[in-house]
Amino acid sequence: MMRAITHFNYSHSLPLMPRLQLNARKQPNQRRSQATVETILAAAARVLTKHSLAGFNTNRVAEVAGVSVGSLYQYFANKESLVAALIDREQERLALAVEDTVKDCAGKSLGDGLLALARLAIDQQYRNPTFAAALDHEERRLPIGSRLRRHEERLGAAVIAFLMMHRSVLPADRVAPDTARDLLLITRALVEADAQETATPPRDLERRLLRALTGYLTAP
Amino acid sequence: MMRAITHFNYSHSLPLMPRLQLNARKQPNQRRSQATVETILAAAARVLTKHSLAGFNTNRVAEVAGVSVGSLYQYFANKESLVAALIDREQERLALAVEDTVKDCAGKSLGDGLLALARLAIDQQYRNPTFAAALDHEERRLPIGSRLRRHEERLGAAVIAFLMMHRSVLPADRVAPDTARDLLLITRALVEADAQETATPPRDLERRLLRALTGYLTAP
Amino acid sequence: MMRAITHFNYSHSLPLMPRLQLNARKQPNQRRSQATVETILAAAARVLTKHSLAGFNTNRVAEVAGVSVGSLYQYFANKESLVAALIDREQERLALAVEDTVKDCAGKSLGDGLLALARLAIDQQYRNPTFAAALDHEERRLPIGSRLRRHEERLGAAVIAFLMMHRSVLPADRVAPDTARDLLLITRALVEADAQETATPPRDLERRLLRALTGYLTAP
Amino acid sequence: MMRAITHFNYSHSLPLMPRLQLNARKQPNQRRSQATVETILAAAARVLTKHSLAGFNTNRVAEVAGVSVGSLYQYFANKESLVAALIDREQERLALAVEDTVKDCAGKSLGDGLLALARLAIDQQYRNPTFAAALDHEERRLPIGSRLRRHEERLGAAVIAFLMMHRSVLPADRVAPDTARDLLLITRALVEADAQETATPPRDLERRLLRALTGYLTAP
DNA sequence: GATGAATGAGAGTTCATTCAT
DNA sequence: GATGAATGAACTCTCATTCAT
Repeated sequence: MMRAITHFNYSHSLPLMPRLQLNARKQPNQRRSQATVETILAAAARVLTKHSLAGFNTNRVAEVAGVSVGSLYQYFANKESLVAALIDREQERLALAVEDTVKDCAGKSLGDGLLALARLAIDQQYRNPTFAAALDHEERRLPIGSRLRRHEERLGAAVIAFLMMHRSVLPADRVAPDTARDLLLITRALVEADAQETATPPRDLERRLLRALTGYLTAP
Repeated sequence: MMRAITHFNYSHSLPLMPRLQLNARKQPNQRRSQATVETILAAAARVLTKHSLAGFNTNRVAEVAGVSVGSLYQYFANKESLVAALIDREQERLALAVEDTVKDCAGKSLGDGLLALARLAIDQQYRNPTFAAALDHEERRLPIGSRLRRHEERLGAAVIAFLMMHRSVLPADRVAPDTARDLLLITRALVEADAQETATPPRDLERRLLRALTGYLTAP
Repeated sequence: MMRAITHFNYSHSLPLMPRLQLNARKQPNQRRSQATVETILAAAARVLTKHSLAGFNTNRVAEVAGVSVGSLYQYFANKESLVAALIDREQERLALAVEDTVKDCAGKSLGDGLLALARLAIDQQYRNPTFAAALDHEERRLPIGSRLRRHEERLGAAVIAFLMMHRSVLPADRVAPDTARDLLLITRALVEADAQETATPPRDLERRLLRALTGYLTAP
Repeated sequence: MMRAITHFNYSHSLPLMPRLQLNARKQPNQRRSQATVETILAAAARVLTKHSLAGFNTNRVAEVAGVSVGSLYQYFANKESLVAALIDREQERLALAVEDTVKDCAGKSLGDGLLALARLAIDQQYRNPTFAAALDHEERRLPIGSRLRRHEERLGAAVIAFLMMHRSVLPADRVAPDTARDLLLITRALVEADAQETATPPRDLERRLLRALTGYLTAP
């Protein structure tokens, strides 16, 4: 339904990264620290957008942020943490957007609701395809932290809330976490694939996506 | 419908890789060369499986293959070429498997056919999840070569052939390349996500996947 | 007239080096950086002297400098940059020496002036023949940067100033940039050739060089 | 006076090449071998012209020659030998051309003779600047072999013969090997410098070169 | 807390040369 | 004699991370 739809957990991956610490090194309590973290994250997003994953490195991020590498490492234990934080932040934005959309769906039909969610997803992915793709990439690669998990659950919860609204027209077994997850996965797959190929959403993407979602929800 | 489902083309990506040469550097005419290439590819697969992408480097592959790096570079212009060849090979295997399955489907019902294909996909992905995931990863990242394209078209064609078999029970607009592509994308998304999480396929994966495929095909 | 006589420009050369960045990567602002750069350049000179071009590699230079390769690359974008900086530095030294000598020539006769310059040239080249030859070598190979150009112009200008001093005894067309350039080229050719053969300047080098310079300046 | 003017000896160079064998590995007595050697040398020349020194490697030469690397090494002990042979061959051509020109000079004035030689030199260098420059480069770098030495002596002898023709109008000390050598060095320096800068000889090159040669010969 | 110079393991790639066939 | 597959030392360059100032 949106850019950064993720799996709910992918535990057994990455043999080469034994004990990553994906959490920010310290909670920046103070105003100034908070601002620095923001600056760094913004810079990271810019670098990812402009240079893609291949050109993404901590020195560059620090430089773009106008901060020393040392400072970067003050707030992020390592590169992965930085990426994780970036993903976390995007997930946050995404979860909010989905929750908003779901709220707006109250009273609408199932089809109209799905349409709104489909549009949101397309919108998110196409707003900044390089960035979105890069994050998706990393998301799949990273061991997932608790913060991230919480966002995904929020995302899943929002979708379930949406499904609840229409439980009268849905098969009973469809109002479930797994359904929410599948819908998110399908959405991401279709939207991402198109976004890799064309700079603007093809006209029929919306229709095809809707078909996939509706189909999944209504199939026997 | 299985592991290496790919987009049919993704042209405008990857600003940082101008004109990769993804083809083998020289065709190994002789018996010995042929064997070396095989050895290298096998080693590459093993390394990818064991160390995942992060631990995949040409020196290691050569070492595991029991050949010198020089030999590796005799046959593969660069690291990317090697990965591309690996993908190519998997695509080939996959396309064959799908074509076979589709042939076997003659006479079966739509549901039975989809079930067979779903099982094939699950099978392929779970046979070697790390390897499959890594290749999918790279596939998305690499500029697509003509060889690869051909395999994807073959895959798409096989699916269309399957759809043709059941055109009487499908909406007319469903027998189309885009449909084939969407089915492949959905399949890959659902199977890959589960394969990231569990070592053996969860019991309901088959059902959910079938639901997604049937839903997409039968939705209005 | 001295070691590093160079062409004033050689634009259309070197098909294989598209757009080298020959400038230092970052200006070392701080005291420590400045020292490191100095250390590296000194080490580069030593390596060039001791091992000649064939044994000149960045790892060796870093090792001799007692710094890490990383540090070298912090200040020099690539190997060529390092060499370029070395040349630049020698050119600077040379230009200063020539300018000084020319100043001292005020009041002297043309012959005495040429003698002084000839001696300077011989001196410079024989002070460290391997080093000087290697730099000349590279100078011819490298695409010329603006810094280098400026030094060469300075060198040319100094020679022209010298010619001006004696314009009353010279053909009018001889006080020109091309003359300066030719004198420098001739000087370099004769001195370098001898320096390749003998460890100390042969007794007649001075006379032959003087003959060539005087001849060029006075020929009809 | 022409492209490949060389120093008569440069013994004490190149610390890193202890015991080069610069001679062809075996004298190709047979017709076929002789042809192979020619083919290889021709290929070497082509490669040098097309790819310049940076792209010059034995594998490429063999490939261009349509011969296996193994065969190349049958006739040339190592890469340096190949280059040496190439230089040797050019020297041979050059010596012949100079000898011819000198013969034609019988009866002409000193000025006319020098003009003829200057034109020959310019011609040779500009016929194929990349190739000529690359060879000059290597010539300076290589320890000189006896074959090469002989050509240079021939070259020197031809020039001396020329000087002898005009001994009546020259200072007595000018008819000497050193003079011949200096003339050759000066010629090479001026012509090569211009050839690095412009694709066709500048109009005044001839005049400047003549001035340098005449000046050297007539200066007191 | 911040800085940014320094580190160095490690990755990709080349190419002269050998030697089994 | 010829072939060309194989070798591997050598080299350039990157970048996550540390730590003295």
